[in-house]
Amino acid sequence: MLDKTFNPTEVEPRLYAAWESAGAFQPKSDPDADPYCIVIPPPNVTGSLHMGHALNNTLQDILVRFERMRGKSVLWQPGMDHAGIATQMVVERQIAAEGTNMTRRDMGREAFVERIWKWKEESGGTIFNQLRRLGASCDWTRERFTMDEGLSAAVLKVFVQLHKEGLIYKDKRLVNWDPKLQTAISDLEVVNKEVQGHLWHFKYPIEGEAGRFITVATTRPETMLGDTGVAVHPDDERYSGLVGKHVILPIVGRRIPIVADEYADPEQGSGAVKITPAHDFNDFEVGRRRNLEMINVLDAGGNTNENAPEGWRGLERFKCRALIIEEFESLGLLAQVDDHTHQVPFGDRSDVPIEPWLTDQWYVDAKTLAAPALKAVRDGDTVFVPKTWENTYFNWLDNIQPWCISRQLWWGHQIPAWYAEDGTFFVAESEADAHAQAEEKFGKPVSLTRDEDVLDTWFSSALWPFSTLGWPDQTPELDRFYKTDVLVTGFDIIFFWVARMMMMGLHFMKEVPFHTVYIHALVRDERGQKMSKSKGNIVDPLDLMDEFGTDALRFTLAAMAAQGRDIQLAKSRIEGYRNFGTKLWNASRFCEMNECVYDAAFDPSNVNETVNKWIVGEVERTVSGIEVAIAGYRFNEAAATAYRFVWNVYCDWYLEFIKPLLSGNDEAAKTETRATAAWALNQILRLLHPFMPFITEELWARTAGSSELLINAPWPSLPSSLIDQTADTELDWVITLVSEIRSVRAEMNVPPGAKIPLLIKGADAVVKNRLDTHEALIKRLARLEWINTTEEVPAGCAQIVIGDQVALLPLEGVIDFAQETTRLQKEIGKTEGEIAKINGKLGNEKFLAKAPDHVVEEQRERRATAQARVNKLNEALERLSALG
RNA sequence: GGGCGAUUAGCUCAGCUGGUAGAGCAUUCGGUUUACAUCCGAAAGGUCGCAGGUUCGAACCCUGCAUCGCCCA
Repeated sequence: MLDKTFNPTEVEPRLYAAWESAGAFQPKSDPDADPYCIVIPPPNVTGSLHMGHALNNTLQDILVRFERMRGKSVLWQPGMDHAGIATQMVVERQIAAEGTNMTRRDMGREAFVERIWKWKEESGGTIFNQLRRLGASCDWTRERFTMDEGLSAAVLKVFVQLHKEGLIYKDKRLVNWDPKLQTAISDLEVVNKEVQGHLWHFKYPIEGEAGRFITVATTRPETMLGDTGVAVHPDDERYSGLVGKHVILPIVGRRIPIVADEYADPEQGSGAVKITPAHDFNDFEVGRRRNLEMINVLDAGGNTNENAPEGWRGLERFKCRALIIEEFESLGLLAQVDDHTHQVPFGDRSDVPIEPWLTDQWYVDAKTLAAPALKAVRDGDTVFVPKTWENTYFNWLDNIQPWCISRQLWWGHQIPAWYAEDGTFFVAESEADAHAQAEEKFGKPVSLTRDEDVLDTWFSSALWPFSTLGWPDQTPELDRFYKTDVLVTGFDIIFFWVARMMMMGLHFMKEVPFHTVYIHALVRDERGQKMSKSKGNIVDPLDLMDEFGTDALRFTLAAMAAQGRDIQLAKSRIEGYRNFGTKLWNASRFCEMNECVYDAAFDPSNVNETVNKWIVGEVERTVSGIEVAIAGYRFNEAAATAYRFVWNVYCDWYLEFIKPLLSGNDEAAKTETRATAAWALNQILRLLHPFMPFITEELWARTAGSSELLINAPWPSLPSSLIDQTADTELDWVITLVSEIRSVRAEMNVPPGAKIPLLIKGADAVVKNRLDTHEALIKRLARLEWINTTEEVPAGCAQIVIGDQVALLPLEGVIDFAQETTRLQKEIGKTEGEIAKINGKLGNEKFLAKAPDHVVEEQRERRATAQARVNKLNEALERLSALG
């Protein structure tokens, strides 16, 4: 006997272990099975499960379980990335907390990296256990890590090949430099924040013209130490006489030219702008165009360096800023200070202002790689769902910049480039190979040192769809599962990851990595705020799983995953879906109590009882509805279809319908009904399994009479011929009749327990037959004493028009004449309003001329039905007044 | 500044190709009907942000505006 409610805490870990030990997460080896593959968006090794992960992985698991049940050979490839900066920071902080005053530099590279590996073994990947709690059916036997041997080999090969092809190169450019972490970062790792700052106006004296100045404005005064020019707009007449002259840079004393360049905006400030090519991206371009010197005045830590004048060296950048302003003021060269709100770039990891800094870095020629990636989406080889995200993808790839891939970190894939003493470098897959190249070049063995830097984590993540399948080896998995089917992810990493996987996949595999990219919603809190630690509005999915069970959380996320919309997670919804699980549980209890035992040999197309014919058709409709919805990635619709069927059809009506049958004397009907109820429940467990894997598996174990696990059971495959129009019409009529009677009873304040008689006026043979068939259940559900047909209407009846019949409830003594009149009049008014609306349409020549025939026909039918109803209601009203 | 999206019941959200606006929660009324009070039955609740336009017909398509949010610069 089933307990009264489902107990997720006990069941979930047990079933997960059972699935895993049964090997259910591994792809079927059957060579005839269609392959289906999803690669997981690799979480950070430092990560822990948040709502976004919960949603992301729930959706993937729904797809994966669904396709697995549909007989495909399914691989959900799990793994995580090494998260270069984040992981290094975690371990550095840990070392700092030990109070030994050791830094990673004191430890040395080798010891530090070893320490990170140790950390990884101990605390890395906690998220995987959390994904297990979520029920994720990844093939854990194939778990990969971007730093493991195979994936590192892939990285090496890709780097060397792209370098050979000229698509990776070394360049001295301005990069986004993080002075705290002391590494370059990519454009995408920079967050622009609005900051209340100032605009300082500095007067620069014109050379040889005492007392004449040109005023420039800046938000970063400290960079003036590196100024090498002043630019004015070529058309700006105020300054046309000054172009070609020089100014003497205050404090520094450097003589720098005034140049004409369109970058200077005459409308902004004074119209003249200082140019610091080594410390500003725009100035860098101006400097290139106008041949200005590039002077780097900051060191890696953001302090002024030896290029600053004596007395100004070794100053922290913001301290330096303050001193510069002071100095200008005391020199009488500070013309003006404005409050100024502007965007300042911050490192997304370090949260300190980024410095544009001139260094040697490695770059990927993203523009070249982007071309096929753009074409593939334009041609539809890869489709975004919803399609609107393609614009985001196009937009970014159309304007793509060289991708800076080197990072001044120790944790990551070390760049496979070796330098000779003269700076010549050799890119090779191994040190031996580099030496061989060097020997060939120099004609003798030379000593080489390896590039210290490592690659951007996203460089290895970009290879994920094929590196995890074994590339560069030609493994059977690679052959079978690439290209993969769908990538499920949030829009925030379309740039970081999706676009880069497209580029690398196309370049190295000559085929897109996935045919579909499903972009899901962002999960927000109840007030629509993005969840973040600083706002303190994080909802921990683990807490929700504890409180409501995993199935409830999963079902909620699926039900709310409407395309193109963010999810605002309300607890009340989760609670509601927890209740849904309880409902299912209790329906199973009901079946159990009534000896409805599943029989694998049961044939739903062979049932005789109308209710059974009806429910098997409803099951078929539900199954195909869910199939269509999942295939279209409309998870919310799939969930809603399942929910409505289970609760509002199977539980609310079918189980109620069959109660009289089950307690009746017709043994054949009883046997068939038990089998049908059990069969329908069994189908329900299958179709809900992808959404609610735990409760369905548990119920399956207790009801399916099979040692096979539900996770491995086939998805229902039912012929549409199970839908029986006659049974549908008949049961619809019964449902309407019962509902209307209940409604009138409530309205008339008939005591709920009171049994009343029902008379049906206008019953033809078909209706009489229906009444006969369903008498017991109608009596039960409408709380009736008896049912009869009649052509006479006794006094004191409530009259309900149902199709061509009138249901009469003799309620003498209970019924209030005035109240019943009002009720009927209200009903008439409502129906007449409907008719008037339809008449408006049908009376319109243009509507008749232009609307499609079937629409016009539909309106005519509706009018006829409504008219008939009004007539019947009017008759009822007349009878009432005649009798009253 | 450029782009994208949203605005539907008190709240959280559905509404696919334009053709009768829906669900859950909350509310109100009523329930010891032998699966379920994590439940059952009934009810109330909407000028679909505003203004134009297209159309026989608009929550849906177009334009403008307002408010909110996100992405990019």
